[in-house]
Amino acid sequence: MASRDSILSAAQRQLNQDPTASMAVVAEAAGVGRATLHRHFATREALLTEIGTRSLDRWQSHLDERDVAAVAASADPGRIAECLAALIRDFVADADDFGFALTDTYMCAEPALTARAEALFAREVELYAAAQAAGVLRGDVSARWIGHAIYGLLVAARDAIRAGDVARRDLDGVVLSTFLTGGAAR
Amino acid sequence: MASRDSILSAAQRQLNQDPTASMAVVAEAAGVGRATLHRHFATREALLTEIGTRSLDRWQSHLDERDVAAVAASADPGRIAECLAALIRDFVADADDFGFALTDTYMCAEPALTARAEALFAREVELYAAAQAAGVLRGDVSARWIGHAIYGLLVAARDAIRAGDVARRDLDGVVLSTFLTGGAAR
DNA sequence: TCCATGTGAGACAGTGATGTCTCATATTGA
DNA sequence: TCAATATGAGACATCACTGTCTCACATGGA
Repeated sequence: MASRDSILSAAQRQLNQDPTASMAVVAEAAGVGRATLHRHFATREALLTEIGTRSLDRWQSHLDERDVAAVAASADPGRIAECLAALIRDFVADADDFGFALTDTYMCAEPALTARAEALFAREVELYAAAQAAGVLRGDVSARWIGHAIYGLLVAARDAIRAGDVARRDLDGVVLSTFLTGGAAR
Repeated sequence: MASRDSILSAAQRQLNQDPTASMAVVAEAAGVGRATLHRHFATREALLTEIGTRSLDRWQSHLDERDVAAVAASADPGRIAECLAALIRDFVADADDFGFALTDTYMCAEPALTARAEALFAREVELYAAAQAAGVLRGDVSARWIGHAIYGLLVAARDAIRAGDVARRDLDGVVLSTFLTGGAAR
């Protein structure tokens, strides 16, 4: 008997690969009947919302565990830099599993999800702003741009993995150093 | 009378905003009857393919105009650096108009389009490799990663514009400097 | 004026996905 | 063993979209 959670994981994996997959395809991917899938998730919207919520939960747990607000308040360059790096590593590790949540149309249209995503983004940006104030990150661009740039590099990380252009074990290092020091030769 | 090209532009705009828009919605957005839309583009697939082709044409024209292969062959650091910057500026200028082609499911599934996209990507990567060899870009990451990173920053640029977080006139400078020197304070 | 071409509105059937339902079967625990 | 629960297979109506077609109308040129 497939648990609700294992179905959810399989659905996420399938929809990650093909965001337009029908409920029938998702059910098959989860090794479960279509009726059973509907028993757990009444509608396709409900399923997508749940996957989106799950991704946001994960995102939030990273921010919580790294204690982002406290680190930002500390104004300690060392702590901030360390937290920043750790956070990016966390994100990179999730980038391909939660990848489609990054760009899926539905996720970006459901108000409840986008509102929460914006709130999490704002928490993250606070850290970036603190990092700028502490001299860890450059101050000549907006903190929100920093956030977008990191997000973009996560998309890049996902694509690079999918294309087999970067080994998984190198990925977080590559993303981190690209973000911090850029692509120019030193 | 709406020209075929103006319909195509309107369709691109609409699908950029909502990639799942139906033919009826696209027709309305183009200020044209659904029948007329079908007269110009027999199927929805044909329409999407045409938009994708158009985007690839644009991409290719940038590579052609900047004479990427010749610049790469020149091995001249100055020329390469200049070409690189110009190219990124070109891409940034297109990022929001051609944005959905970057991430749309269909575009990424149609073999003819992906094959051509891969070929263009390879041309681009040749320039990055030459830039690495000439000491313009760092050599400790793969040239293809450079390509993905730039692509990711274009997604970031699109999102930043959509969110209103960066002024359009600042955008190319911000993207370029973020790519070259990263986000860390100097 | 008359004709030709292009257009919009709408009807139409076909298709695929959705969500609901039933029923036979398997699994689980008492 | 027996009962309760969960499942898979499948039938079913519904719905939205697609692609095709027809017809009335307008616009523009001969």
